[in-house]
Amino acid sequence: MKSTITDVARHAGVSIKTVSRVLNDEPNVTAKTREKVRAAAKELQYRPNFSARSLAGNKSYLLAMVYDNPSVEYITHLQKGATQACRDRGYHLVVEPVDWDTGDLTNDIEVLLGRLPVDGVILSPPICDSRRIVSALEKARIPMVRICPRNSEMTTAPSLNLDDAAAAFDMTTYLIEAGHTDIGFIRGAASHESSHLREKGFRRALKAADLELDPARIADGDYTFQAGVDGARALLSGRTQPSAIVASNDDMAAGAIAGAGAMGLKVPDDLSVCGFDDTALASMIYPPLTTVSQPISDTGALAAQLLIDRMTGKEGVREDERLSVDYKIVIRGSTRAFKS
Amino acid sequence: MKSTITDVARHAGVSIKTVSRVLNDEPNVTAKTREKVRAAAKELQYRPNFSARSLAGNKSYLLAMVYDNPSVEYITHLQKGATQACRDRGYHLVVEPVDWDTGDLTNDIEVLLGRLPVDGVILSPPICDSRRIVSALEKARIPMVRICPRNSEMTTAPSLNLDDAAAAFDMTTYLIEAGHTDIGFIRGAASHESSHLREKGFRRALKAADLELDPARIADGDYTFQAGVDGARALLSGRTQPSAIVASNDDMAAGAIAGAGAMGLKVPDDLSVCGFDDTALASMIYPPLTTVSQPISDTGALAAQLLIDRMTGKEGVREDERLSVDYKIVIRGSTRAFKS
DNA sequence: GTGAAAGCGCTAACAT
DNA sequence: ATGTTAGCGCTTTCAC
Repeated sequence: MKSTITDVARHAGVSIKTVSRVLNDEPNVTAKTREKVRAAAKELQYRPNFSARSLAGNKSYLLAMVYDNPSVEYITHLQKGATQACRDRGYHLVVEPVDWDTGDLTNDIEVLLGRLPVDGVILSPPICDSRRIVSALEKARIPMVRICPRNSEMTTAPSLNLDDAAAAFDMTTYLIEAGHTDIGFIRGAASHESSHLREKGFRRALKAADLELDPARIADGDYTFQAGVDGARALLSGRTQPSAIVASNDDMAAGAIAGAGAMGLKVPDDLSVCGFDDTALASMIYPPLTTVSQPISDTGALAAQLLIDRMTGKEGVREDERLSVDYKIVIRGSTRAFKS
Repeated sequence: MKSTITDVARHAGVSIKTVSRVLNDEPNVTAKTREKVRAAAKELQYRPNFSARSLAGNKSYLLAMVYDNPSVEYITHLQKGATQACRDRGYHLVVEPVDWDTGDLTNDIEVLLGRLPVDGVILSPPICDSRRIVSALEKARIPMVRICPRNSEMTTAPSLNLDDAAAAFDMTTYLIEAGHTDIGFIRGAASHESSHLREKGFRRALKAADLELDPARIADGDYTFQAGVDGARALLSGRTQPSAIVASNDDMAAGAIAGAGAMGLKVPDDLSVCGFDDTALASMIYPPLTTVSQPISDTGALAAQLLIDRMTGKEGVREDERLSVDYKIVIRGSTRAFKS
């Protein structure tokens, strides 16, 4: 039979309030009483009832992760990290996929706020930049943490910032230092803020090296493999060809390699290609991708931790806290020094 | 201010019990009263309190999906389908990644059962075959649905069966009909039941076609890209070479293609390679993979639906219900007819 | 430092 | 067909 707080109290010879105090690490209990209660709880295999706690304390011990699948890997790793951090603190993670580009966001928000009383919400890109969702959450006074590109104007909640522009800058600079002077770029989806930032970083690197940018060296894309194929084709079918291509993510880089291959160009001998995100795919194609790597799982864990700390009023978490997420350039076989 | 059931009752001029009836679609309310209550609820923007419902009704409206990341894509799609099905029925999905191969399962079970009162659990492969977890859930009387290979001996809960053996059989038969007579096979991880079934299907197809199987044509693997590289190397470095390789999943097929490429063999001209699962990767490498495709998202949705139906005592869901999940062979560029 | 009592918002059982 | 009354198991006052 499931034991309740009353059972524990009786067993320990104290009141239920004292049991509650011990369980929640509240002050005003002598060490001896504390021990007695702990022992009783253990012996009875006592498990606090989640719902009762939630109802009485007006907390749910539930965090939601709202996302729109920019990449299955990204999401999975984020989840893994967040789940772990939640577990360590007695919380649980509820997943809420939404349809950012096409879908009925209103309905999603409705579901999120209406039905389930989550204590906090983790917003991942590109959802982090949804004014609608952010305001809805603010209005409902639900704490959130945003995992978002660095430049995001919104400062309404603590955020973890990925410096997309700096990473793209570094990646491009690496190519320039390897001797490439004519470099193409394939854009990500316009609905993702990261796309614009990556492009910005790319442009900035060229400028910093005093390299002209021919507008024809920029191809549109949407983060899909096919966009990479098409992008490469567009970039390589002009009168002159770039010697390197920076794709805004790994899927497109893989597409670019395939597209170049179809045109008879070998990577990296005839063309260097680099990606972004260091997904599993990056190491699963030939040649393996030079790309930008981020500690995604750690980011998820940090987000959950930050959120919980903030909700529980732990000091040191400011409303406009902004933490940077590391990145590093991983050099593999898809790029090489330029030689004419 | 948040309105409660009492507010709605007062507003509609009825008792809270009647409101409760309407909200839960229970009988014994006239259409007129029903309307009145609905209108009042809407006007007050009433949202039933999750915790209160859970506490009073001894239900949590929470489902857990327990998994150990066999493939990020698989999991994500499963989640997507399950979440959708949950949403339609007022449930939510909590994710519980566990460590099947290496980790402390006991702790995971503890967390699962002890802390969070989920109403039901969806077990995905390979967790579905964990005796420990299944018995723990049974003992705790938590309903579950298992997504598992067809032959699983356990019949303790409704299950969705993927017929791995039949799929491998069909895939192999396709190669045989294309003229291949010397076919290699790369195994999946031994801890996954699916590995053995896929191998069984492969063997059966050869036998059905009266083809001998040289034991040297079977290579060990563990579902990783690297295992595919190594497997191909092992299979191709003998005195004679197979003209086709069946890899137990797409990652290994991709590895096999890379491995063969490193040995100077072109796919599909010199060697046909096929995979399993039809992950995104399958269409992102060159040549794109011939593989086995399954409706993963639908499977997730069906699992959640089945579980909820069963919990709510809907008729037609038997304890030992077993539903088959479709599959189909998708032929792409990595395989071709044999020519000597 | 400890306890008694009063709910949290809902559902269940039993009236009516 | 509808209402009344008890709880569900906990946290939160507020008293001691």
